[in-house]
Amino acid sequence: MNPNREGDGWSALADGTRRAIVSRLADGPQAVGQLAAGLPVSRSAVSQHLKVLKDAGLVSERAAGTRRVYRLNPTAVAALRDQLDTFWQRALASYVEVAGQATEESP
Amino acid sequence: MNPNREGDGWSALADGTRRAIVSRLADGPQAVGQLAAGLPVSRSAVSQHLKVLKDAGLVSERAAGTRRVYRLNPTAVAALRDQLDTFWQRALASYVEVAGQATEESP
DNA sequence: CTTCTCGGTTAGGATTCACTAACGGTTAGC
DNA sequence: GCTAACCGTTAGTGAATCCTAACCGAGAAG
Repeated sequence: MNPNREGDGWSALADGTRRAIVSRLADGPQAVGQLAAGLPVSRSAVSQHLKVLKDAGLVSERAAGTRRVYRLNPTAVAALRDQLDTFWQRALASYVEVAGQATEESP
Repeated sequence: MNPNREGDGWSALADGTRRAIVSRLADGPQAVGQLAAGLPVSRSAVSQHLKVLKDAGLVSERAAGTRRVYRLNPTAVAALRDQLDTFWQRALASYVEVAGQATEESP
């Protein structure tokens, strides 16, 4: 068991193949065969990557007959984006703090 | 050279220790000893992580006497954030496309 | 000059990860 | 009932990764 609950999203996006899957799913829902046909890996690899992404909450699965359609979860993507945005804003704030040492702050 | 030029940032953020380093650097520049003192890993590990982050362009290093101060690079963080934002917007666009197919629409 | 602290580098081990290959289960169509 | 297509799962291998421990170089203080 890998208790990387918060880090799941980041480690899921660490792999290039998974980012490619996410990029394709961002354009619209697709099945496993569709994704594997456009990627240089086998179906098993795509299925495992989708499992990782689903476990991270980045994609959701829906059964459509005999094939399963996966679609991207915008909320999870937005959560990671917000976390990155927080880092960015804090970094800017620290820069302002350093800059404020030279001159006074302006309204 | 690492052929994962764009993916460097993502794989750099995949590790929890590196994210902790990034989080601390977001609050202000720090030296290696400072970071290692607040983290449950040794100085060597912190130095290696900083090398990975520097190679990914996420942090920049500046010599201050005998100790080196690392600081976060907001531009690289913003680049990753924008990429995530692109995924988010595309996913929303595909949702709108699917929603347009249905006749029901609720506020 | 000597000593002390700080930082980077290397070697080594243990863990984790990504991929292929083979199998079983489920649904659509004859 | 039977065939065909599609999908998920389980070994198993090879590579990448993260960590500690030990060594060495560079400045500051005495």
